[in-house]
Order: sequence, then structure tokens, then C-alpha cells
Amino acid sequence: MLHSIEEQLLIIRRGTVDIIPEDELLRKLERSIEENKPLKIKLGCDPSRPDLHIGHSVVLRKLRQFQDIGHEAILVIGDFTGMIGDPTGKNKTRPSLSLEETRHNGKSYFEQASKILDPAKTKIVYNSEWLAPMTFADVVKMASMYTVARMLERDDFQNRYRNSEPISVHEFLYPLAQAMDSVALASDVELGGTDQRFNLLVGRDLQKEYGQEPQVIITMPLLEGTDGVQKMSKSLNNYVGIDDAPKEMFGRIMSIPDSLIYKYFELTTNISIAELETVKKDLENKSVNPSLLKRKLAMEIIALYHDKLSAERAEEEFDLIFKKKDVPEDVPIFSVTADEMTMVKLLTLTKLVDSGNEARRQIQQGAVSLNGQKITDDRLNVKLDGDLILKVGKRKFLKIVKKT
RNA sequence: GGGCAGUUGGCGGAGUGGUCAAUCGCAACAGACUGUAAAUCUGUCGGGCUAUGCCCUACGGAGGUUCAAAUCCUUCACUGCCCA
Repeated sequence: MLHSIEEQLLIIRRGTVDIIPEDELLRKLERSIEENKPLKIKLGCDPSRPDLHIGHSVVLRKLRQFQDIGHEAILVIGDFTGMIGDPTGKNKTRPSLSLEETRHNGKSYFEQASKILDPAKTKIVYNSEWLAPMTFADVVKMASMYTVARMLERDDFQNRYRNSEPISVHEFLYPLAQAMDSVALASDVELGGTDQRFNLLVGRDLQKEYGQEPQVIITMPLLEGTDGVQKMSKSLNNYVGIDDAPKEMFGRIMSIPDSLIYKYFELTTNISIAELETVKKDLENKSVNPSLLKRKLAMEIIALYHDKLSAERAEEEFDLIFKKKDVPEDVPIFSVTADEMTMVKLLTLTKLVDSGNEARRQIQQGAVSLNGQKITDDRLNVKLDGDLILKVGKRKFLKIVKKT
């Protein structure tokens, strides 16, 4: 059942950037308790990228919190908007997808999101349901409700316009289409990252135009990736994937800069507000070695997506490789048939490096070792008898096995 | 429809006939160091090789001028701005 308003607000506010407007949220919450009717909480997801990472989890976790206090979570798969994409195909971040692809991605999105949401209580809708049947006349009507000047208020439109970069007309339809989702669902609250603020606000305006009570919008911070600067994303390879293996997660989390430790704790873990305070103090006083806090962070996150035991194993392996500079337990195996070959050939054959030149460079830089012995001669011929442990850099290992 | 400007390596952005596989910044990779795959510093950063050098591919596409083109010309495509 629904919790009291005070309890609800405490949970809702954690980590949020904006609640616009907060008094409307309050009224909606009051009414939902009076009428014993949960609020409809909308979250749109972009099905163009099928792999979720903990950056996406920030907003999904907020949706989960709404579920936990008794509201209705609605996940909107943007299969139709994903199809619009960028028709020139130049913008890699927004490829045009077929309906099939978006459906497929949407399905896998939901599967991954189920690690965060309560799947039984999550309503999944596809926006092609109401967007696809719209006639051109409907689109014209919708488009007439918003002005170009207001569209150009959006940061990225404004910047691109100023920098003389192309903006296609259909891109103006994107926020409108997303806003139509809110109209179609009559949503009470829409969640999104701070970069979505404009789009979410268009939803409010369009709902008003269509005679509905406007949704409250709640924005969450964008999570910087492991590089500490740019927004977490797969294409920048600064992400921690929800489906990543525990040891992969551990390593990636350990590589975040110290300045992000608190933010990660706040937005991606379930630790209590009291514990959060402790983390904050420890960081401020420098009373705890930040690397220890990162370990704790890694353990917390891995436990969420895997379990505690895997988290501990991941930590052990990390120490083995980076502290003791030892070889991990499960080194991938590569079989060869030749009796001997040059080191360069071996490195390219095993795909540990991309090219022969790259192999030579790595050898010259002292990055390659065989059975723990550093290789310095880039013309070395390797005898392939018995098992060999080949290592490139700090974390690429391969066991070379002679196939008989 | 016309005029002008632009299209360079993963990205940003120099280069306007040979000294350009292309300054520089970011990203990436490696090494040192450490508290960690943070920070910092150093190096590398198209491919191939019988290698202190040689060859191939590359500066939007195609063709041309030239001993020699990312750089000049023609043309096509794309983008932006301005005028109609």
C-alpha cells in the first residue's frame, strides 16, 4: 500500500536534481492517497543501444523506488521514435532502426532492466502503439502546438544552430513525439536524466494543450563514466555494464577517479543515508584511503547485479593481478599447431594486438612477457613446446597450448 | 534558383605543390611511480617488411595538370551561411 507523504518525499528526493514543480507533486501524492490510486510514473527508454550500464541504472533505480512506495511504473519503449532516428545515418548516436530492431532491443532492455525494477509490477508499452496510427493531419495539429523559438531553446539545438551545424526538421518532432507519449499515457510523473529536462517539459506543455493535467518532471544527475569526465556511455568505453562479469565490474569501478566516489555511492547503490554521510566525511577528512572506499563501492554494486560471493572473488582476483602481479586463475586458452613462430606473429595471431607494428611497439615498450619473463627482442622466435603464459600489458593474458 | 565557405586520421582541429603518414589537443595503448586500472610523469599512437632503411594505402568521391598534389584545375556528392 501507499506510504505516508513524508516517507514518500524522503525517498523521492534522494539524488534528484529537479522536481518541477514540487508543489504539484505534493498535490498529486495527496490525491493518490485520498483516492487510494497509484500515480503513473513514466520512464522512456531509448532502444537504440541495447546494453544497459549503471549510468542508465540511476533513473531506473528511481523508478524502482516509486514502485516500492506503491506507484505504477510504466516503461515506454521508444520503438517508433527509435525508428525515426537520424535518417542521414551520420550521427552514430542515433541510428535509424527498423521496427524489428527496436522491438528486439526493447525486449533486451526490459530483461536487463528487470535486474533493477520489479518486473511483475512494471507495465511495458511501445510508443508505436499510438504514434504509428497518427495521420499527417494529426502530426500537423501536434506540431502547431509548439513554436520554433521554443524548440530552439533546447541546449543542443541552440548550440548546433550557433555553430552552423545541421538540424533536420524532423528532429523537432522528436521532443513532440516523446511528449505525445505522456499524452497517450496521461502520465503523472516523468523521470529522466538532466539532459532530458527540455523534452520532459514539452510533455507538460503538450498535455496542457490536450486538456490534461500536466505531469511533474523529475530529473536525475547524469553519471560520469569511469574516465570521470564524460557521460557514461558504451561508445566511449567508460561504462560499467549491468551484464558485465563481476571481475570486469570490479576493475572498472576501481578505475573511477576519487572525485566520483560519493556520487557513485549515492546514485548507484542502496546504502543508507547514514552510511552515505559516513562516506562523505571519510572523503572530506581523508581519514580513509580512497581506494578502500572504492573497494566497498565495487562490492556494493557487484552484489546488486550478481551476489556477494562473486564480488569477493572478483576482489581476490584483482589483488592477484595488480598487487601481486600474478596470473589470474582462468586464463583464456589459445591453441597453436606450429612448432615455432616469431613473437610478432604470435601476438597478431592471438589477436592480443591489432597489427604487426603494434606488436613490435609493445615489445619495444617492454609490455610483453612470456612465462613471466620480459621480452625485449622484437625478432624473437618462440619455440612452442609445452604451455606458455603470454602477457601483454597489465591485463591481457593468454595461455598458449600446443595442439597435437 | 544564385553567391560564398567548407568536407583532413577514433574525435576536435592545423596544414594551401616537394622537408607530410600529415603540427597540436582529447581519447587510446605502454612504461615508471602509487593508494588503484585515480592523479602525475615519460613514451607510443595507418599497415607491411628480409628493417637505423624500403614498400603500400590514406587527407569527401571520380578524373586531370605536374618529375612531384592533402595542397592547383574540372566535376560529382554532402554540409553551413547569405541573397532570391
